[in-house]
Amino acid sequence: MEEKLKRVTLLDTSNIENLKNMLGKALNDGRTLLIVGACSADYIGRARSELTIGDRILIIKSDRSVLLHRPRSYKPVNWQPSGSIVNISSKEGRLVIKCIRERPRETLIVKFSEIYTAAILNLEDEGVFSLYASEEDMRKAILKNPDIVEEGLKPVSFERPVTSGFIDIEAIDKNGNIVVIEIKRRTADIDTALQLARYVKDLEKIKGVGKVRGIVVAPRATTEFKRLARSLGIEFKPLSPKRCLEILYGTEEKREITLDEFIS
Amino acid sequence: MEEKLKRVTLLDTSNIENLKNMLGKALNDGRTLLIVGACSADYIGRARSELTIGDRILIIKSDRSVLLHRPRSYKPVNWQPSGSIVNISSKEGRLVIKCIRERPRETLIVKFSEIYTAAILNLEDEGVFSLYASEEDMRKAILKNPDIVEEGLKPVSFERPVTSGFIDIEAIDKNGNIVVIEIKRRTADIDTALQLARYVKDLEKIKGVGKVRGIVVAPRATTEFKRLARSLGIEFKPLSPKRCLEILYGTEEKREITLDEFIS
DNA sequence: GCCTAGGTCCCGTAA
DNA sequence: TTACGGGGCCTAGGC
Repeated sequence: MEEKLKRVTLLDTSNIENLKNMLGKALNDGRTLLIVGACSADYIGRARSELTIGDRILIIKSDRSVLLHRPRSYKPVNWQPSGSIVNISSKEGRLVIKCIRERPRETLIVKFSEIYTAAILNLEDEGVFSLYASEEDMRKAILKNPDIVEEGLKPVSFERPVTSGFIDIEAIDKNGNIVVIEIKRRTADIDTALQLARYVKDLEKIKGVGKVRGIVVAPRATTEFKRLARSLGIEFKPLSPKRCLEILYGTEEKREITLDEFIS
Repeated sequence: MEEKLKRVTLLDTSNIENLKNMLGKALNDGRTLLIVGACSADYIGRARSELTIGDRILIIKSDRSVLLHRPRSYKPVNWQPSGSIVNISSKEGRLVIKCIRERPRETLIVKFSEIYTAAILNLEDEGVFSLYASEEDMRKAILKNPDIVEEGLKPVSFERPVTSGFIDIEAIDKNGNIVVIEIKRRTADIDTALQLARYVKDLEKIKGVGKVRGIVVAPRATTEFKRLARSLGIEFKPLSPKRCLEILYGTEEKREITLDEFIS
């Protein structure tokens, strides 16, 4: 009977040459690497950065995304998105990791002066990730039940491309006016108003109609939005992502109780 | 002589109760936690997400930022920014980590069904991080040498607040016209043009002047930007962040050679 | 390849 | 606190 591959293999960090070889081979085998140690880092590409020595966590994932994490803050201090070329070498007894990205050409070099822990991770993750209450969910909810925006509204199209972008939803109101709906899952701000104003203008040009209505649908709006919207003749309809979920999947009562129990 | 604290302490993962206590104590002591194992995760807050079981890396930093990483992709699949409340408990022999954030109220719960490795990290990172070629660097370079934008330009102010935001640089051209400069370190797009148009309008209102010039300074611009800029009467001046660095810190030749050697 | 737009964006800063 | 804009933003999707 075949033994299950070890999920975590801790490496001997005393021999850098050996370590380098082990890490390089593991990377080629599609493993994820984890190194904790003291390092410095230099990045050059769209910008340039320098990071002097300190203790950090380096993760090199199986898709060649690279993350260098300090002990604080959500964001990695240096990184490379997936698909970069990773080269692991040693220089003067120190582990050097070079991560190169093409288009845009960017290079990240991490030099370890000391390694506390190095591990090869053989992670199996076929888990399903589901995200609800995105802008797309809001769009679906409005298409399913347009009355939540305005009574008598009839959607005509969605994601319609116009000169300056994409119209979330195009509709006809009960009086026969053309309506452009812009959806935001977060607070509507100045940019939202300007974006919608563009679409309205584009559609007026295409349709050759005097007036196209513009409605922003969002949970809330900033004061500046409201001011600008008024001067641009844009309307605002408050609608929360949560409410949209209820419309899409029915009342959320049952699920919430379950989650409350789960949390408690 | 006092012995140096261990940087990495690997924990016994066989006893969940004990593990829970160790991790909780370490977190209170300002340590960073690292857990590799099979888990599921549920998030509820601005949106909602579910993640079914799989192997992942969980990092809880000393500032209480939380990162759950799958073996692929740059971004964590679930997370919590710094300052969240972290609670480590056990339920039915499984490690459960609950991360709550106030404002906005958000909850992330990670349940481990198996733990491959758990470690307490005592990381010391006083390293200095320097980032060059930001938009701010471009502004400094233009203020230092306005001729790179246009010969004879005289800056008057920077980050001047107007109704709809902040003007990067306000200047007077050689013919006495007022000029508003909007700087982008990346490709100028439609939003850039609209943003500058707003500032130009604001300043025209404030000054009571017929015409204020608007110039976008960026490494490049999209086709749509150019079209829109033309119709809005906005000008474009190509300027790269790299060139700005040269102006600020002298020619970069020496540094580049050094870096090339460093890379090779 | 370019370009637009979303994101649980995060984060800093100023009113 | 709210609001605005930057970011090495990253990433997906259309053309």
